[in-house]
Amino acid sequence: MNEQLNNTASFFDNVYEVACLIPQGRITTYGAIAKYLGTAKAARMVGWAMNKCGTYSKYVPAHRVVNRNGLLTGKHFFGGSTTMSELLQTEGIEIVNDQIIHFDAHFWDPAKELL
DNA sequence: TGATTGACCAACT
DNA sequence: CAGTTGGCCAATC
Repeated sequence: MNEQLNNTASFFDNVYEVACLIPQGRITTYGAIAKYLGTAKAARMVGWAMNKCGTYSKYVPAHRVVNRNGLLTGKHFFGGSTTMSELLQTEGIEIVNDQIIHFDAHFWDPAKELL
């Protein structure tokens, strides 16, 4: 039950925590995380945090975070290969052309699931 | 230290 | 209907 995250943590840290809470086989969007944090307009910062996820002390399943269209916009940052897509497919998510199939079915909203 | 960019989203024209 | 701009916070040049 994560009602609230550490106040000491900034948007950046909160993004990491929420991203780590994403269950395997599920996906979420930058806007969903940002919205859960209280600022849907800060979706850009979510992606920024994912970029620096390697600097975080924990493992951040950035491959489970995609844009609101279900398109793997960040797969290019995974090494320019289909690493991101394969990771998601390994978790049971179908992906074609970097586009998540049944995106709506695999969508995981922290604001609803965590609540 | 100031200005720019960055895996986005939503509203406005 | 489609294109453009605004907005958010932090990191990099």
